[in-house]
Amino acid sequence: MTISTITNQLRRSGYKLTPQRLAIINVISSTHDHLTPHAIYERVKREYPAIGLVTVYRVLDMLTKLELLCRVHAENRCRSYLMRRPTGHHHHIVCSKCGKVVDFNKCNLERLQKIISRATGFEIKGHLLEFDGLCRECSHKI
Amino acid sequence: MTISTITNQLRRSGYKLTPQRLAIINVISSTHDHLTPHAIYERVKREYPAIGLVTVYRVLDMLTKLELLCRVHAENRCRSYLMRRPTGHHHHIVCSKCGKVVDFNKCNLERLQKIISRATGFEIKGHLLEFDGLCRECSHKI
DNA sequence: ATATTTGCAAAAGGTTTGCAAGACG
DNA sequence: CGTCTTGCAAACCTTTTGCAAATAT
Repeated sequence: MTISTITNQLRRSGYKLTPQRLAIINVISSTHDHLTPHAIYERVKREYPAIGLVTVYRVLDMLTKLELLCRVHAENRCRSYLMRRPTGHHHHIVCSKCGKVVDFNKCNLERLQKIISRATGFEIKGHLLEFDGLCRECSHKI
Repeated sequence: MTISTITNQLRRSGYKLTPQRLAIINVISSTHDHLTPHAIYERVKREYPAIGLVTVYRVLDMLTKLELLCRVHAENRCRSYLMRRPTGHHHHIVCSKCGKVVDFNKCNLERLQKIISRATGFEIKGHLLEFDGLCRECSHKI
């Protein structure tokens, strides 16, 4: 997901491309860690010091509506965001030390889902799956 | 997990058994829906009108430390609680209409975990898995 | 030119903390 | 009794809203 893909999508959806929005998108795109709104705000300030925290929230809402963001649930940080990298169904594996996130898509939960559905009588609509642990770098520098 | 199991555990851990605590435990035990702190507060008030919301928060912290509670992540309600029913490793399937939760424990994620670990280099420590959908009752009364 | 967007200030929620009064054991 | 617990008030933190000024198209 390149910056221009994102900005094109903005324009196509009728949003204006302001320097604030660009700065926020830059920050979120530049890393694959999950960031809280406040962390995004802090990083954007380096590049665009006049930014308001409110604008960050508004841009996050906008990008969420456009389905360009993912949310990560790990470790009580349920509102932390990540630029969506693969477009389809996928999951995250999150480093609990540095926050880095890697995506994967082959979850093979269909079989389990069928078993659970049959056992519980639920009509299953979706699932939430995340792994957490230490990334290669963090697990080596103990 | 019966009430007396819980209260015994409280005493064993040196906590006092106050009527407020009992009322809160009663409310959480009486349902297997996931409840927010405020929802718990509202329900406890019916039985014990003088209860303070602060006390609810404190008892939730206490029960969490004793590992008697589970948290549910579904639908942006990341701080909503549930009395822990099975003692070991388990997961939840949550009804998105009525909030009812059913537990299951056979997740069989070991194989997937190994594959993901090999592919990403992560040392995987745990996982978060939840299903959501409609329970039998809610899926019938559409 | 005009509708959108921004940033401030303030409101609104949710959660935590300090403290004096009250209650369990 | 002494210590733990409660509830109030207030602090705190996060998120949302109202509004006038600024701006992208």
